[in-house]
Amino acid sequence: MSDVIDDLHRRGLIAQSTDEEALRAHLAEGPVTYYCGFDPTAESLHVGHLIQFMVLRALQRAGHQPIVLVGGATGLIGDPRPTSERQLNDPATVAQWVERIRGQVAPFLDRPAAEQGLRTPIYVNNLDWTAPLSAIDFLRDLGKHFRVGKMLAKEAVSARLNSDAGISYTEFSYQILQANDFRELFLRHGCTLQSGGSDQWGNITAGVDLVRRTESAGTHALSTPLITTADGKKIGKTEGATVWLDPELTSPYAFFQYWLNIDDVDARNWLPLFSERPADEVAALIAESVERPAARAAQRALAEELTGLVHGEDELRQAEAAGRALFGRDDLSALGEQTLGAALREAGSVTVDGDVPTIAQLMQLTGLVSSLSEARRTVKEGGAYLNNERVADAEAVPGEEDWLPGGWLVLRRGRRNVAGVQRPAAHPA
RNA sequence: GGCGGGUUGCCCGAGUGGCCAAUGGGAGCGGACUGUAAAUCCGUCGGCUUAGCCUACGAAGGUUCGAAUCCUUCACCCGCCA
Repeated sequence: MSDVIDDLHRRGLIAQSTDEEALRAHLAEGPVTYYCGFDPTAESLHVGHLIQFMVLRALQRAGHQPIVLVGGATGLIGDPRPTSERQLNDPATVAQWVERIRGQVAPFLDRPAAEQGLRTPIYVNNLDWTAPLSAIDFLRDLGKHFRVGKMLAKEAVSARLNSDAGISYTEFSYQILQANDFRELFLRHGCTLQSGGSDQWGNITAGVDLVRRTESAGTHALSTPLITTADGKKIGKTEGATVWLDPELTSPYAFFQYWLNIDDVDARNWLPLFSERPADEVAALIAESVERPAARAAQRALAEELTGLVHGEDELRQAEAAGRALFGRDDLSALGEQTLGAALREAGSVTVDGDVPTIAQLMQLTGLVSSLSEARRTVKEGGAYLNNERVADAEAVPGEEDWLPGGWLVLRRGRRNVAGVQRPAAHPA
């Protein structure tokens, strides 16, 4: 069996690690129980979190035992961001997010467990052991093991101390909670390895230190690099819109399109990180991308693999077919009712009954624009299309001849934002 | 605790009584060019029942025909002094 650490290195998934030789030896001895935590800071995880699952999956494939922690407790406190203090979320909201995120996590590790006989993940919530801690317990049993000087030296903390925002005692304490998570999982499940983003490194090593100090046991840690685009932005967290894993927030079609549209440099850089294909296939795809960039082999591979992973094979096929249909030939009516309907439902569509709204209103209804002003502006800029023809008047109402077979209208904003409008089949005049 | 400086649209940052929905840059969006890329150029960039109206310049009041701009109070941030 090839060394999982070598494989992670090859893919560029390791930014930092504790004693790597010791970790290799530990992994070679037999199944290791390892964990990665996710804080519920939003109702869904986004593509930036995928990198953690790549690491979790690689270790699972190598025969180790995954634990996925959802931070029902740490999500209430807030991990210090470099810029500013987080706004505290309502406990009921956080609890709801925990449930939702727990559901999203399933396909990544449960499927390989079921289909390939790999180890079934253990799911935990740190609220279970953090909520019962009293202030006395916290200060006596945990606080004593933390030196303030060391806490202040952590980059997450010092960055904030040096910024205008300062840092609250609440966020300052975060690392103690995360350190305690590692300790709890060590005691409860024999967990000896933690992985996470490099921005978590300080918190992760705080856990390693705590376990060493309180349990006299050596544990290990890995961090993944921060994935950025070639121009330095965070992956999937563009200014405009976050690409979520939840299909309610980002449709499988939009998810597929996101990957298909990333630029060439990013596609080549990211392919090894996100693809679980053999190394030589990945190398071939990158070579292909360099030779014939227009074919977008790397983008396509990413879109296919990740959409399949996150949303399943059925959704992948539909997202793919929808893209082909909508970006294919210009003659929409030639597509046929079935194909067109399926593509538009995938891309996002609304149903209108009764009086037909104006084009501006339809654009707003479908979510192509967020206000009527924006719709009018888009039309003025020449960026609005009805059935692939540029719209001249935002206040116009689609005519009878505009309805395509199946009762569809195809609205488009710009080159690649498409949405469908459908009216009920047997519409009495 | 005292004194001084600050808080402007998604972000940075001009604006010190009417010409301000507010200069400029960035991001975003659209167009051209392309490969549903990148770069570049052009346009656009609060909302609405859009030749007009409404809401906005930390919050609340006030002065004025008229305030982002002046006054008062409050909140927060940054300096200096104690």
